[in-house]
Amino acid sequence: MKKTQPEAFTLDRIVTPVGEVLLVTDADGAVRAFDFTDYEARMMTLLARHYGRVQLTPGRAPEAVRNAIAAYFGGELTALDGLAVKTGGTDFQRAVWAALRTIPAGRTWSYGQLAQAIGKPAAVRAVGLANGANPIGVIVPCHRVVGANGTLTGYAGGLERKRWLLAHEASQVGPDDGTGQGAFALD
Amino acid sequence: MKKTQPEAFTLDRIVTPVGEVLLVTDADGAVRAFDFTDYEARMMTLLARHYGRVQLTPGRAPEAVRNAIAAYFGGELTALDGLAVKTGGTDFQRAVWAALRTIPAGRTWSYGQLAQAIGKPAAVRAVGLANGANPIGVIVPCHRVVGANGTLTGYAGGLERKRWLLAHEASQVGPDDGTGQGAFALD
DNA sequence: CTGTGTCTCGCGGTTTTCGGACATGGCGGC
DNA sequence: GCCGCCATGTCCGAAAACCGCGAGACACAG
Repeated sequence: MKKTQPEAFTLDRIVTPVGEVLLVTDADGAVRAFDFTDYEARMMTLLARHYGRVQLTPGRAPEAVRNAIAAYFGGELTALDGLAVKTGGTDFQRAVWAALRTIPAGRTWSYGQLAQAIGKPAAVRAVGLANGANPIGVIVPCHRVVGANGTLTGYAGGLERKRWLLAHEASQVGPDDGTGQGAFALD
Repeated sequence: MKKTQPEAFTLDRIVTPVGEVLLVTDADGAVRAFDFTDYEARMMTLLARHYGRVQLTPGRAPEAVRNAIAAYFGGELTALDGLAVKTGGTDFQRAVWAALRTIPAGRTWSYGQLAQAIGKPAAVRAVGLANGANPIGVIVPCHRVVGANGTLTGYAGGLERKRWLLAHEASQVGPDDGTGQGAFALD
């Protein structure tokens, strides 16, 4: 329907401790999507929604990106912070996703805190929605948002992975900083 | 939402016996839109629909195009036949618009005939819609389609102009070829 | 009386669905 | 003849459904 020529992206596959992931980058090296291989269909849907038709050519993502991801999973938790990301989505969604990147590794926020951070304290549930529509998992750390009572509530890649990621980050940072923030239920 | 850079077109204005027209051409010289100045808003809407954001820079269309249009209004009715046109729209719409160009000047088809020509004899009404959504008036001769009983029924540029165009074409071709095709009510 | 569990309800953005309008014409009934 | 009905593709606006929530109400056990 839209006649604009499809955007051309590169599709890479990387093995991580939580399974193989799909990594989509553009010509500038910015990350456009990041998701687990077993949720490929979901990623395609999101890409189509944001960019219309996309043309994915299998290939290698820039080394800088690959290295950062490897470093993160190796324990260098801040390695992802410098990566450039680019997304479609509505203003609201982009605000949510931008706020996500300000949550430091090892910490967690509640959906309510996140809603407050973007200036819409009542849009708690909508924040959950936007969180679930995040096209760039892990790098945009939607897994660092948990229920107000500490339960994990949900994760597009499966709760098992959310649990793993949080444990991975907590173990490198230390068990607790005394503020109560960052606590979450491990089982 | 759409990230693709806007397409750049040239916007020319030409005076004709039926009023000033807007002529949009692309870098290849293909016509992208053609409409009467007093329906500028409609043209913009269609362009936006088909191409997302467009960037129109006032300027002169290729001489070949300008000359063909002048020749047509001067009485050389086939002058427009060779012009290259390019449109967006759905498959159905493009099929309709392509069929329109096969109607010779001086003839008229009914909406039913047109529907039959594209292989969807039942989509009579939809053909009317597609006709009304034609972004390239005159050159893609949507004015050569009339009701089954010869009434003009409608025209995006105003029935007055449809009447004028048909009279203009009929007068050059001859009053009637005896087939009954091409008849239409002049008042 | 405190803590914990379940239940209900309101919240708000996004997506999906639905219905209506329209540049018609052929058919069946009166 | 005149009237009413319906098929057909597309866009648009309205409405509803969907949820990765959270606060408050209540029941119950220690």
